[in-house]
Amino acid sequence: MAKKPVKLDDVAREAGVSKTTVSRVLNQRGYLSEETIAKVQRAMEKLNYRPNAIARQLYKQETKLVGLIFPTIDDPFFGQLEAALENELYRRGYKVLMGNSQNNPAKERSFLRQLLNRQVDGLIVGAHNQAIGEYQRTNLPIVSIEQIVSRNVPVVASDNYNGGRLATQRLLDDGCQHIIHTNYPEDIPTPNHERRLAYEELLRQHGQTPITYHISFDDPVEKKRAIIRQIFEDHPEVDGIFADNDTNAGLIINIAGEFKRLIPEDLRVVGYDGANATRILLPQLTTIQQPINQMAETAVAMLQARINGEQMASKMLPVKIIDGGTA
Amino acid sequence: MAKKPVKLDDVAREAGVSKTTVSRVLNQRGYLSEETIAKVQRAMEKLNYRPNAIARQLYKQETKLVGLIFPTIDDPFFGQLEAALENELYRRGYKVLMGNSQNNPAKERSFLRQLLNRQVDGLIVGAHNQAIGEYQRTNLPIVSIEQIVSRNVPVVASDNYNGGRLATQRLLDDGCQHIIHTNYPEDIPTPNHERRLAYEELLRQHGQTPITYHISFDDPVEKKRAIIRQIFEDHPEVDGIFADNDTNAGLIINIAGEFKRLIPEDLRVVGYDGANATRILLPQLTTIQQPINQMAETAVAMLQARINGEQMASKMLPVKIIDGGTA
DNA sequence: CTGAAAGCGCTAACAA
DNA sequence: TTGTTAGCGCTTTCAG
Repeated sequence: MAKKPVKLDDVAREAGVSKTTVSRVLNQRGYLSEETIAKVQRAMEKLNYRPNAIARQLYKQETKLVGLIFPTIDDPFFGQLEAALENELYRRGYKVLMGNSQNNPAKERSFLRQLLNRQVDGLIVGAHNQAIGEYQRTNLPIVSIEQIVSRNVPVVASDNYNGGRLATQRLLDDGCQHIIHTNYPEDIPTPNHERRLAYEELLRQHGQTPITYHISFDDPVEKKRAIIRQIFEDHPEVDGIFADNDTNAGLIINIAGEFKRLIPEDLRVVGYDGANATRILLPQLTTIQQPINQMAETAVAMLQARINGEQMASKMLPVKIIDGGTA
Repeated sequence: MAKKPVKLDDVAREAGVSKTTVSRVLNQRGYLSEETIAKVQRAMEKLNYRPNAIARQLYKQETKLVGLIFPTIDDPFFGQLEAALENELYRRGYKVLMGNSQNNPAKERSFLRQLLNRQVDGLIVGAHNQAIGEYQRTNLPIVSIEQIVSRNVPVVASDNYNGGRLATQRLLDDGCQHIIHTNYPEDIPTPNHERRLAYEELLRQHGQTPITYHISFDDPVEKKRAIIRQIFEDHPEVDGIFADNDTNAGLIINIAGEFKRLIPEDLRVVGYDGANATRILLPQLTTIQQPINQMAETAVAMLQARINGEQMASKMLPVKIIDGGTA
């Protein structure tokens, strides 16, 4: 049967020393004779000893784990972001507990509640669910990405307003007369709305009427397609679309084909995000690129500082336009 | 300053009962009077008590954590797979510790070593690094996906051989005379090679000479592009390509454009994986679809069984061809 | 129905 | 240079 795992005590007995000594060898702390070290190491090898991380965590009151709460990982933007976060956290000695909230406040809450039970040393969140009171009532170090969570949680965001400006300006420069925008429903509190605000302002300055179609990130893809088809049906005159993310831009490009629109001749499209995976599959897409890796690094650095007890201010990072052929 | 977190003892004192009683209320175990329960609950509320998960884990000797070790999460296939795994594990009460091995055996080993220290109740792996001895020497429950890890680790795989057959047959049916294949270098032990074997057999049966170009999953994208350009330079006669994954298929389609090849007229392309994200951005791609979600469910069910002490045999799941316009 | 006490495996004062 | 001992916060026999 599963024989009991070897513990520090067993090693001590095998080596003929005390637990303290073994612990010291393990952590390379304090003064020890070469001889003792060798003896203990031999015993550890012989018994194939593996220290119990949980016991250490209990004593130290830290787990070297960071929780990541995002809507999903199955998406070019979030995939790249979480990969970069994991990488950066690993460099600093942290491992990652991943929680996908999906479109499910109950899941997010339950997940969060468990992590708050001293399972993690900190949290990086970018989920879209609202009014999860738990975020406010904890003093666990938290940093959020592109998401407003609570007054005391610093945010790492890209310059959404300027991104919206760059995208809209490009379409205007291209001579588009009927520019439409897609974005989240307005009741979801995300900095994405800055993109829409920039679009609206610029359009008004040019005497055009802003029109935004709302597509939720969590909508099933068929629903997204339906909303996009609606754009072409409601507004056959549309000659430019600024999509709030590249997945939607991809859908738009494909549905434009259904409606026999040539891109960029009949319709110009600008996307948003510029994640690696999208750029591989859709290199022709003109898009606003977020500095995803840099956002990850910044968020991790800020979290580390918060874990060390420092206060941190929110930070905004610049975006840039990537020239493809669609606008 | 950070005041000490409330512990069970504090609740007990506040409620005027023993720790045992509080623990019982917490776990809803044993007989308790309504009155005591209410009293304890009031005390927990008042003190905003959060049980310490680590202490419980130490006692119970289980963490309800499962480690996921894959090359990366920033990829349509692995993104969808890990999202599905997380979802399925969460349903069963497990949380996910994510480790991206990247192209880095040292990272994989260090990660693995830490997880083996009783940090997780089990492991699901699909990383490509070889000969990590740690996998053999542990009796932690492990299941692998599309990857041969060790004799005693059951594998969940899709029917790679049949996938290779379906793809190649499609190109042959299309009348292709010069079919080329891309796949991993042969020294990486992955079931992907079954796809190549099927391709080679079928091609020989039809009197064609199989030619495989090797592209590592972990190659930087510019290197992948270079290898694909090489295909067109070495073999201008190529009229069909069977790519071993959709990302490569996407690259091929774009590079075909550089070489002025029309798809499907001049060149037919079949991809592999059929992940959601790819199908959104590249719906026109004909590809072999793996049952990603089902693979995740199967792997989790098998892991659960192994955690419960059962032995498990490897399992193979069927694939199907998705008709796009590229072949 | 409730409590006292032992112990999960490790670390670190403090003593020697 | 090493050992004794208490304790991290929780659960659970066992006794009342």
